Amino acid sequence: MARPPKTDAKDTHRLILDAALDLFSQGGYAGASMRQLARAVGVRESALYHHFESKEAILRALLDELGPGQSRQLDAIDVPAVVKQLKGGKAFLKLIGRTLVELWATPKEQKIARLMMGEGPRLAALGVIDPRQEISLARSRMQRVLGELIRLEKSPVDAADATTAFMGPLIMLRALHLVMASGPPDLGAFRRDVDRHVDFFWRAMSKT
Amino acid sequence: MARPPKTDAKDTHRLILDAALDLFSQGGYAGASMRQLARAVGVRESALYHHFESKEAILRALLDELGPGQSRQLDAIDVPAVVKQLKGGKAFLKLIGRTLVELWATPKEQKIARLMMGEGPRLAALGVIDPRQEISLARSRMQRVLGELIRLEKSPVDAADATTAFMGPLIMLRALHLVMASGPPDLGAFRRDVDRHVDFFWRAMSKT
DNA sequence: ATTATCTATAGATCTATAGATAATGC
DNA sequence: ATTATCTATAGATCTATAGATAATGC
Repeated sequence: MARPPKTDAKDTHRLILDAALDLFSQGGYAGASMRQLARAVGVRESALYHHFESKEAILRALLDELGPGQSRQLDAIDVPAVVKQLKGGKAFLKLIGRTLVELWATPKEQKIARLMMGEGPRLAALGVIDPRQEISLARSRMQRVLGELIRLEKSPVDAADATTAFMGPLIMLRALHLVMASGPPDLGAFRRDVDRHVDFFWRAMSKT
Repeated sequence: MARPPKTDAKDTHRLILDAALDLFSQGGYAGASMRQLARAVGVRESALYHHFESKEAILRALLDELGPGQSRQLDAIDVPAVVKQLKGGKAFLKLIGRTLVELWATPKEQKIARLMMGEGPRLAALGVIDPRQEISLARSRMQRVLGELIRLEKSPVDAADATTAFMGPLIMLRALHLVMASGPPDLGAFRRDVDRHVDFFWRAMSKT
């Protein structure tokens, strides 16, 4: 035993973080033990401490890696170009809705969402990721996109209000279909709800 | 020592449940210990077991007591009467929004929301309260109210879609201002955001 | 020499129980 | 007799460390 030969080598560091995301998102940070984690990885507890200083260090590394979230991708959107290409602001919003659904539905994002929701207020104390700040960042990025859309459409609505009205239902539907769901998520129902939400939202947006 | 004289008697059962809501909402169920709980109540651990069979029994009793939530109050609303009294559907929705803010802002409701959000998917397994079912109940109650309003206003929108559009931002704002907040909540900002949300929502509702 | 594992264990903490003790209510 | 507490403790589990061992890379 002791150190395994190269052929059996696995990236234990990686495996620890993956298993930690699994366990922490299921049972919560306090609810998961180093023992369970070692078991899931397939090593002894002491081997975990070779890779990380402590249980908290594993959570920190995990959150650090999950990083600033995917809302960054919104910055890359050239709103006028895409709206023109899709021939309309409504189609543009539908695309955004659908894109978010696919992104959120990945197993990893589901686990991240559960962890963030579950540990929520406690995470800020760690100083790695502040969920409030994450939300506020995602919000202002979406507001930039909607602001440009509003300008293009010559809509009279306020960008901040539109952001609340657009994001709120999306987040609620995400929680309903992905975070709270027990079995495998019903993506068809999720997509349908998101589409209907965009239709409704567009009524308020487009009204002169 | 042993049993305290009547004059010092406190309702330990009550104190345990109150302290449990405190601790569970702060550190999560797994993160809170019977030792902390006993300490908070001011008795020995063994005294806790006189009142409850186990740690889980305390959580069960707590959830049982929190019961079906406050969404039940929506059933009592006579929509046509209140709309008539307030002279308009928009004022009616503003009142609903404001009422929810005051209700959600109570310390107890804040703790309940944190607990529900934090333990979220794990609670269903206990079989006392299923958060998904709670949400779905609250949803259909709100849908009844909005459906009646839609009929009164002769709005062409679908009641289910309107419910998503109305509740989504409210829940998001609640999470932002009350659940995630660290210090004391800024109720003024919360109310302002809710008012603006109702204004925006009304655009979509009232458009013919 | 360094890296990654193991065995073994320390020491803290946790849930829960046994049995003693004193107040209460009949 | 019943109820509500206490002291004391069992036994499980948890985080973390010490020290041995074997593979790797120089």
